[in-house]
Amino acid sequence: MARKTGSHSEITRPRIRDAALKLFARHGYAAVSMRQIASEVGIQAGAIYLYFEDKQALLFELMNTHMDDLHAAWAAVEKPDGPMNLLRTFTRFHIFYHIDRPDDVFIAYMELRSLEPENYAVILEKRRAYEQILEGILTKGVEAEAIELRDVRVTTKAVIGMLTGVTTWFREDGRLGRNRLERHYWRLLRRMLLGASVRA
Amino acid sequence: MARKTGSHSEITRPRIRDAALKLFARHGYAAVSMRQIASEVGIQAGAIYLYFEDKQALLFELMNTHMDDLHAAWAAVEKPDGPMNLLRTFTRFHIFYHIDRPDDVFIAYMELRSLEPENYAVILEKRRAYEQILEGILTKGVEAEAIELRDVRVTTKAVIGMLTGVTTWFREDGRLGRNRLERHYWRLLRRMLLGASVRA
DNA sequence: GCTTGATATGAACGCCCGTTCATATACGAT
DNA sequence: ATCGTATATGAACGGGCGTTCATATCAAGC
Repeated sequence: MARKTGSHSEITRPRIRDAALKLFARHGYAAVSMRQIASEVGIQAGAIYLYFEDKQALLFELMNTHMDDLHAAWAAVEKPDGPMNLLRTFTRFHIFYHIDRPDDVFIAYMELRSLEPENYAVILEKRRAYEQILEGILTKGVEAEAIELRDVRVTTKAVIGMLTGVTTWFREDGRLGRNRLERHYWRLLRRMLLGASVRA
Repeated sequence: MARKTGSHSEITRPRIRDAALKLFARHGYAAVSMRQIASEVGIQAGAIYLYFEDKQALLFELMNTHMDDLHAAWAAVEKPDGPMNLLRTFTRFHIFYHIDRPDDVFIAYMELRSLEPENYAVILEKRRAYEQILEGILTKGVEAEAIELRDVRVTTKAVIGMLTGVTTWFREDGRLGRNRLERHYWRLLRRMLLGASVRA
């Protein structure tokens, strides 16, 4: 190694990542050219290939690290006892994590179809595993009779849809703060999952 | 007019529409070429321009007629008395209408960013008007004390997110039929919106 | 100060893009 | 039978695409 580690490589690479993240989220993978990404970083298009094999690898890295970070972040969260407490924790985690990373989330949901089959399978599996976390919480809740519902699988989808939808409209500077938002969603969720018998 | 009306024009035009709808939904607007669309129809790319001004006009027509059809379909639905009955009707309508037109819905949600500013404004307004229908129902429900909730706007977003999410995972040949699906979502929704006081 | 290798350039490659246009075809009207 | 026109072709336009590569630059190690 001739150059001091971290002189350029460790600066340019993440800058390419960030530029791609922003542009893919804004205009879509197919609509963004390597030259646009390079221009955003202030380099020539050819230089990108020193850090990424091709355009597809760039997209895959964005989506894959997003999913890995998501799992890692959840793993690092302190888990309280009791299904409802755990569900509340998950709700808060999901909402906050997602509204903090709008570009990553947007890409992760919109560009699945731009992935080549192998990469697609990898991302889909990690997404499935993430939804499995929620499904597991709901299942435990039902077993402990803290939650009452007919079909855990469908309910999981409904809850994920409701929670993830937040990213499509929430603006940090909007009428509602993130804490009030989270409390509101939790209130809805709790009502939705508590059966009449449990509630009484 | 020299040619019998409806000889070719009225056949080719919708065929182009259908091909574009399918391909845009599958691969995304930016990733689909006019030549691919033409090939799907069995014509040359140049012929598309006899029916659509350009590629953007093709996308806009798909999204715009989708939104118009959606509004027209809701307008044609018989509306029952009472906020909860009306909400049930809306829920059923929304779910069924959306799972019956996966491609239209997918495009309407994914390709907003591919619209030029003027077209974007048109579609966004029609979408807003549609969500306004649900918001209106919830508002009436709150006023009639049939529904109990703190923030109609946020709740509208939550419900729309939950309902629309169905289109991302529902498969007609899956474990759950459309009717059981709709009943399940309705059960969740009803619980979510009925306050404890109303429920008791 | 020279060598070496990591980092970057910029031109080039072949290809496909959206769109236009001169031309051909085929059918209804006369 | 001829004309007029709606419908379609296929070649062409300028341009941008993803990617490659010979070449340049420049900092670190000797």
